[in-house]
Amino acid sequence: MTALPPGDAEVVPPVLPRRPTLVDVARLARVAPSTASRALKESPRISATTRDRVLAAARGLGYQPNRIAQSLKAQITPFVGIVVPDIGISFYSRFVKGAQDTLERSGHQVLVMNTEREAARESAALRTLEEHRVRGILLATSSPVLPDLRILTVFFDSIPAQGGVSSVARANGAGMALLVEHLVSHGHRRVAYIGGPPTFTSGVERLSGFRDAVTRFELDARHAYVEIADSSWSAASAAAAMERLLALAEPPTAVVTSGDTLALGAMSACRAAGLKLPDDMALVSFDDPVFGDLVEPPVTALVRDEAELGRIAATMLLDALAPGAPPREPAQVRLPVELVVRRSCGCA
Amino acid sequence: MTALPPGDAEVVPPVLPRRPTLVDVARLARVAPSTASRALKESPRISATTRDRVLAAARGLGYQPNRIAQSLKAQITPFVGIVVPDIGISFYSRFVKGAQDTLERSGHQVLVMNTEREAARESAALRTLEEHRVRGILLATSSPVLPDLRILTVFFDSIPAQGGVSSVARANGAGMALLVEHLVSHGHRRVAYIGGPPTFTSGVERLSGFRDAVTRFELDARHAYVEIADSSWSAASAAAAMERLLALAEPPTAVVTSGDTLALGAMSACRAAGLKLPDDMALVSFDDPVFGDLVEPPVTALVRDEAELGRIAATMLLDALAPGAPPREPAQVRLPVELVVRRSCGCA
DNA sequence: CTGAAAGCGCTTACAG
DNA sequence: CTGAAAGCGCTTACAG
Repeated sequence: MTALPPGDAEVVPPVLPRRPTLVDVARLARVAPSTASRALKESPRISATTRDRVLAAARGLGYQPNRIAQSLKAQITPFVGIVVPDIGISFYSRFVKGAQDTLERSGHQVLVMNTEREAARESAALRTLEEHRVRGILLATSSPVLPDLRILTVFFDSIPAQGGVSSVARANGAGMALLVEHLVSHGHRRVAYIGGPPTFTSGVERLSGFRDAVTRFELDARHAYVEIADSSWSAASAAAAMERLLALAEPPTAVVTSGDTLALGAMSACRAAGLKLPDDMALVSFDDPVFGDLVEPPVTALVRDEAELGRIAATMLLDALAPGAPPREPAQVRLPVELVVRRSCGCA
Repeated sequence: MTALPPGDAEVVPPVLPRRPTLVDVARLARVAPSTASRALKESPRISATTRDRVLAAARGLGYQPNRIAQSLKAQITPFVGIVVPDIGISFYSRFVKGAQDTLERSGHQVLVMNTEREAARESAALRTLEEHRVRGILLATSSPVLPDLRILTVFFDSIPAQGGVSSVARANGAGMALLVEHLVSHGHRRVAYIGGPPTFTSGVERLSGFRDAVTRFELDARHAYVEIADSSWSAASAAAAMERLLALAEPPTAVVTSGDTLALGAMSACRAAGLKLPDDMALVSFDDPVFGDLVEPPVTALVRDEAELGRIAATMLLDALAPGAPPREPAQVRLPVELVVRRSCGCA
């Protein structure tokens, strides 16, 4: 690029070869655009010769249909929005993968939005998705209020307390019961809990699930055995919580964490304190760390099923979207949980 | 829903209240659609009273502009495609997060596509993105051939050998040199390598970077010290590789892995063999496992920078897309690497 | 079997 | 400051 002298402003616009349109194809094939359109969709009422001519013309021009124009005309887009707090967290990215897989098979395109757990960003994301006329939304909400839903939405993982909407989540209460029960089977009576704050579904339900289990199994129910981590469920906050538990006059002999990061944080605090897991402290976790089988000791936890959660949420959406589907009541689906026993609990 | 007797086919179509359009707003505000359009974009040449009337009408109807129609009219979409082998892998999901953050700030929407490392799915994904008229693409290719690029594309992580395209990746060779050098500083001479197959950029460059370092530091260069994992870089294949290394008459005293999953797999194989890390076997990894600081021993590795990689790739794309941007040569960016020293290498 | 026309929801040069 | 008209790239009822 040499600079041109001023005044000699012969700006050569970059010659972007305009993309061929259906009209270009029709012209080349010497048919009407409507005929070209039909030929490309293999409509049965087009003669073989015409079809071949159109196809050849399209191929020759490198024609690619404009999905935006098709969407406008058809009054329907192929878009489905997925709104998550943080796509960088493996729980959400795996959910997205599962949902996307199902969605793409039915010809949909996924628009992902990150909210960073901010209600304001969430509602902005929802608005953007609406403006793009998405057919439906899969939403892990971080907002205290139910969004004004003009678009079919399936909530997942984090479900509005108001209810009355379609949702899918894991069986948090049952999962906690399973975890505590397993610890009890190892003989533990002083079981502590390190969990995320009871702000959204998983924080709320896992905490109450833990409390219910403590009551049911008649475990030591002192308040000091319940530790709440920070709002991002950080490993560091779990480590700090573990340290507080260890400083207790009568520390627990086992701990259950409500999330994978919390488990890792708690384990590292135990190691730092010179404790051996599971002998000095048993640990089980609701969420299985990504490589929970490869850490030392391997973590006893509930089996990971984010992709399945994603597939179910996507399927619920697609079912409701299906043409001719009877309008149905919102469904609340709970995915059953299953324990994967490894060694952090004390099992060999 | 009770079934209607046949013949009495009074199908009541679900009364979806049609979304209000600009024409509805204009009608309610008693102006022309063109005026309504200008008022909504706060065009300066609209009287305050008219503007207020239009705004009030829009609010009253709950009007939301149709971005699809806007895109068609403007001949430009807000979409940018990101194509990754597997959004469920944290390297990619964090890249997406970084890129998306940058992209959304400039008003773009991200369309993510998964390829599962299949060339056929990759080219299908690329075609879909083209049909949606994305403005640009961020691509981690799994294809042996350079795709026919009619859309501005920035390659990342996995770069076509042919070159001549814009790309951003980490400095694989320099990273390997750093890793091996650190092991050498601990006195190791028998250093093994467990890496992904040399099929794409990171596999190729890390392997050759390792070999170069072995030569430079005059380490034991026997072939048996180079182990290639499977194509998905699975932890299991790394564990198997580690077992083979341990079965050698003269096993290595240290190992460098080219990926986080490989590090975890190798570590678990060492533990299974009763070896203590780092005393019996030192280990360093190119990719830092997600909670590399929380595993035992904490892993010495290169610092994670996927989000930064994503931000850079997005910025390169946006710069090239900027109106009035001079057409520029494709740029090949390499992100410098940095070592995070923890304990798996033998450091206290 | 094929074509002319209308229209999806917008925006924007062109008039006034 | 406001409006009528054209047009983005398609599809589809309506004619023939």
